Amino acid sequence: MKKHRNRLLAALSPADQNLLEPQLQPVQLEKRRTIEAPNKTVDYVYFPETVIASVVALCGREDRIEVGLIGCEGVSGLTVLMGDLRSPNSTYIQVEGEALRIEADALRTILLKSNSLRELLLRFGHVFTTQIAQTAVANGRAKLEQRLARWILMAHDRTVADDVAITHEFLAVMLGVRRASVTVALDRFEKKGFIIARRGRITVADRKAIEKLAGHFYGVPEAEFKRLIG
Amino acid sequence: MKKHRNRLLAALSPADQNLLEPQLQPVQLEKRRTIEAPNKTVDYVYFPETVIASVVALCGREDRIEVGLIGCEGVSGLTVLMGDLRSPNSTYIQVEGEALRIEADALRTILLKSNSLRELLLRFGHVFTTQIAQTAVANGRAKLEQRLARWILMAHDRTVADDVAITHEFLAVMLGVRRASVTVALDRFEKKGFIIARRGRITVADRKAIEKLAGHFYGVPEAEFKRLIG
DNA sequence: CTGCCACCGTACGTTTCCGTACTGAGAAAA
DNA sequence: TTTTCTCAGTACGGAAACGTACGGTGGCAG
Repeated sequence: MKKHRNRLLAALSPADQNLLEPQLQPVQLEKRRTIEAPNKTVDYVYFPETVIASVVALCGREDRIEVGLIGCEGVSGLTVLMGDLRSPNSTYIQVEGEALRIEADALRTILLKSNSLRELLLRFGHVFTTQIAQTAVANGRAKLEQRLARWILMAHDRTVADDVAITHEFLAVMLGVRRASVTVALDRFEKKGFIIARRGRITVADRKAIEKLAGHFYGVPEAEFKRLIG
Repeated sequence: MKKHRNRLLAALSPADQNLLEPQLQPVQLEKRRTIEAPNKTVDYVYFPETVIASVVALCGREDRIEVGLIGCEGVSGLTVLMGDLRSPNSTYIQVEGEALRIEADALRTILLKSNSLRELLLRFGHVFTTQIAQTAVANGRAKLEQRLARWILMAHDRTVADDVAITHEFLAVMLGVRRASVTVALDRFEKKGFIIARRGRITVADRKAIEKLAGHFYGVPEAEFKRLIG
């Protein structure tokens, strides 16, 4: 019985850990790898340890926008839990690192045996749905700087150091805005001392200030997580 | 055994219908009634027949925006299914009419007895999450006219006639934009013959044209519904 | 060490939508 | 009828973000 870096795995009862662990494979996931493609069967469900994955919805052909972020607090492939093996969204690796994975079929088998595991994962499903809803809120009502602040905070929550390895270009795709807008906003953040920006990397310097800027656009799903999973 | 107007109830097996029906109460719901308040316990779960309910996320104090729409195709209170009795969102009646409701606790008891019912509701949960994700997409990338078209189509799907009883003011709150912007956009729709607008009422006149305008911002959750529930 | 390429900084005219506010019109109440 | 209230139409200046584009820079590959 090992102490898991993934917070869902760490929250499991010993019995559930015994059910899951024989099936978990450690994997290294490189940047930009797609772990779920739109409308394709989900083969594996991933429990991130140090990776951060983006759940991305398509709009039209090559037009994408992020709807959610999953790191060490969660799990990918929730659709498996909801009784289906595919979803219209895609999921891919935003920040590389390690994860544990399990075959989707194996997980479904285990879910039939353990109510407590299913309930834990459903509670995370609720948290994640809340996150998506708050993304809708932020996209509809927040200014770019607030959305950017929200993203940085969510990424920061899911990293060990204060560093997030990401380019402006990628961030722009995630937020559905111009690359140049991201550059300008990050510059302003840096001048205010919120972050230190280096090529392909953002270091959080003043988290409190970023939280203040994000205001109520950050924190709702995080509070739900704390309440329901701990 | 009656033929239900709610599509989820209509899709139930006879056994599940027998479990549920004794607990279902018909209710009339008036406009603007709140059936779920943020962070309050959900008392009843509603299966709309002719009502349309909005799921609304808060941003700050009195700043709201719609993240999803539930009508005769669905059910409110999905959070009950996810193992919790409250959620940060609120749900209220957008278009008045009839619904069937069941006490949340009674539903939870029944869910323990019927896997098939739980699976059906979870599949709807997946569809609804998809709808929220597409709301995030639309809020992030679509122009106001496209978002408005999307809303009209979704409301139209959930009404019997071609009429939707809604004011510009309400629509503006739902979409998180100015009331005046809605007026201007609806005017343009009317001049193009897409709709007929009367005081507090929109009548769909040329659905195809509205679909064309909404483009890929409409249809993703609807396709999931068809695929998973039918 | 040099060339290349991904990444970042900046600029400018344009579009979309906002904030605010005033006016008129339909419906319901007095 | 007259009043009152909600709802809809219109206007104007301004902010935010867009599309596009060009030049600079850090860092890796040859």
